[in-house]
Amino acid sequence: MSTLELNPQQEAAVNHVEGPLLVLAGAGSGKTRVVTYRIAKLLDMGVLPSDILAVTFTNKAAAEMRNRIRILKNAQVLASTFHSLGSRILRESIGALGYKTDFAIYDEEDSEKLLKNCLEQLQLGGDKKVAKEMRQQISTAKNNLESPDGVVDKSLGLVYGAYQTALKECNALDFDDLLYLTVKLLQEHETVRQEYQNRWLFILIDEYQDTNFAQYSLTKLLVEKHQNLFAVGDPDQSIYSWRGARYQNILNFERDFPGAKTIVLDQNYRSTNNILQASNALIEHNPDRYEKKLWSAGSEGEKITVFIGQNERQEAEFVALRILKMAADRSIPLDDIAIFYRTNAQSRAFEDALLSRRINYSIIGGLSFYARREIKDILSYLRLVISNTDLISFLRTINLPKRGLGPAALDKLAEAAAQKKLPIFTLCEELASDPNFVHGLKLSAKQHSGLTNYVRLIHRLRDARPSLKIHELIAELIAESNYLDFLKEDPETMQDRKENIDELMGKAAEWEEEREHPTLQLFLEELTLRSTAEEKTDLPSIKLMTLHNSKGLEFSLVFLVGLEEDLCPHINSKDNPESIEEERRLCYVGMTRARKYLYLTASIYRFMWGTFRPMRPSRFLKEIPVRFLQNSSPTSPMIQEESTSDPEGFSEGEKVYHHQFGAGTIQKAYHSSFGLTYDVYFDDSDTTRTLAAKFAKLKSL
DNA sequence: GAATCGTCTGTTTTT
DNA sequence: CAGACGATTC
Repeated sequence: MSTLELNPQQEAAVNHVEGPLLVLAGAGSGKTRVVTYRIAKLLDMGVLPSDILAVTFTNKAAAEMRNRIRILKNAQVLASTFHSLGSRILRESIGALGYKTDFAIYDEEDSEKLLKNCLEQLQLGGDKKVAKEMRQQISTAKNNLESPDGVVDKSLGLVYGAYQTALKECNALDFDDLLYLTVKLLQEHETVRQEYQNRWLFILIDEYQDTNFAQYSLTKLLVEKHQNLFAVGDPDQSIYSWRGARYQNILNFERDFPGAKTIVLDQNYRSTNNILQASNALIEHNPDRYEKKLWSAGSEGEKITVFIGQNERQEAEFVALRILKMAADRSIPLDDIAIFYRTNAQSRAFEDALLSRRINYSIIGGLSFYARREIKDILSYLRLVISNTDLISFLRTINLPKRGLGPAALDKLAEAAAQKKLPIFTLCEELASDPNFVHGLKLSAKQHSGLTNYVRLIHRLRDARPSLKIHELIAELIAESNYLDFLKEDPETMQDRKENIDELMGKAAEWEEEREHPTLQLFLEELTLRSTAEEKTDLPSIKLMTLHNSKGLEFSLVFLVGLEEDLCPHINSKDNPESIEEERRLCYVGMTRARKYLYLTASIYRFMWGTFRPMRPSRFLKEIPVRFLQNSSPTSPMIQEESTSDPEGFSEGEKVYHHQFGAGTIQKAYHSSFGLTYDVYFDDSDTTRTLAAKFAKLKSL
């Protein structure tokens, strides 16, 4: 490997071997390359791949890192998220905490249901809002490593304690347990701690600014013996404080790890100087910053385009038209274009605009495939195949399709289960073979046969499991359970849901092929922990995502949309100056993803909560000096300037040709905020489209 | 126990 | 405006 292509700071980082090192890596400063080369360097020196642990922020980033090392050095290095790492450790060693190693992992939805259940048991009512709030508080407590006894609010502690007990009875862990229990395990069990301290000699943590207290503590525990910690991060890109992240961890690094060295990477290789300096100017509005000014030897580039539309529809139209224009004029591949927004709900207007112009797009994140109802139903069935104790999966599947076992019957069963001190599914097994197993429990004939069928179904699947592939097991499950009967209840969505299930089977088959030791348990775990951002798309497509999901990515052309007060910065951040600073960092992260072209857009009215709300441009727009900006809004003279190159106008009834939509007829010619605009009827698609003359490039036929 | 209809309530961000 | 939730009826 040649280090010629590295600058002196990068080289120093790559060549660092022993002791703690903090790399303050600004946006676009070649962080990925440094991390990869440094691992390669360790391997060159004879460090074994199994001695190295790399922790990344997402599973996707972890997969990429593994891939790079495999290609570069043909070596298998362990790279995972903190949560996956926790799961790995706990699967091996959680026995010391009195749990079983085949625990299920509950996502937020599952956890909330269980918590709601606990609240009902404690006679605290089953209000969903309360459950949601409580779950958040318990999550915060766990991320701060507070036990049920340790929390200040005693009534919270009571619920928290009950919830932990319930989880244990279900043989399940929630997301936060993967960190909380791992730390607890290592803190309380000397031999286990030593084992893991000895396992990895070199530990690398990416996105260190977004570690919370539990993750920080886990890091400290793991590196305690060898002190070979290589942490990479950028306090200006800390955007997860609401998840307990403390960017102060990065500022305290030298205190926490005595003898630590710090290297600053401040040369940016990604963006044009216009984009970079505008981003610098924005982030400088944050007080108390660790001073770091990114610079670039690159060209000035084009100015950042600002567009302020009348409403979100117009904003989206502008973006769609501009994408077509830029893709055509500058031959930018669709994969190299992205739209970032603050909230998932904003994607809709852009989807509509892109859809109507036949621009391929994919949404990264958002409603995950695995969060869909039908997928979770199937996965719950599979979890029950593994475990008798998984209450949440039982409750989810027992009446799918209808088996006559509604809430009232389930209450009775739950009560009987508590009385007999049996997991509810075990109780059902007993009842299936002996209807009089519980004294005084009366089920109707229909209910009893429904319950018996359900138990038999699970047993059949358990028997079949060893001889079947996962996708075959799913097929079996669908067939035997008559799950499709349930889908038929909603004919509107049935086709979609069926296709999703087919896709799940496809993914299962694919996953099983790729894996050396595929197990059902591992399959379920990976699906639960998988970040929503791991979609594989075959066709080139524009990427739509939240600002949070944009972290770590880069695109030639970026649209940062919805830059309005109360949206970005979000209204919920207003009461707290620190939250506003985080919103500013979020905006900064978005801007610095752009290589060549950056668009900042907003709209004057936005349809929210059922009505049009007037919006004000974001303060962040005003914090960027105008010398980096050019205005493309309808009211600006800029638009006329662009319009001068318009082709001669067409008149109504004239035949025209569009490179994408084909032959069409002008229905109407008029002036809109985009200048000369046509409504054109296209024969091919039998639709009328509104096109701006200056973008659409219509030819006469 | 299930289906249907109205009412209400709400939108940050995610491993 | 949606989607979730609860009350009412079958």
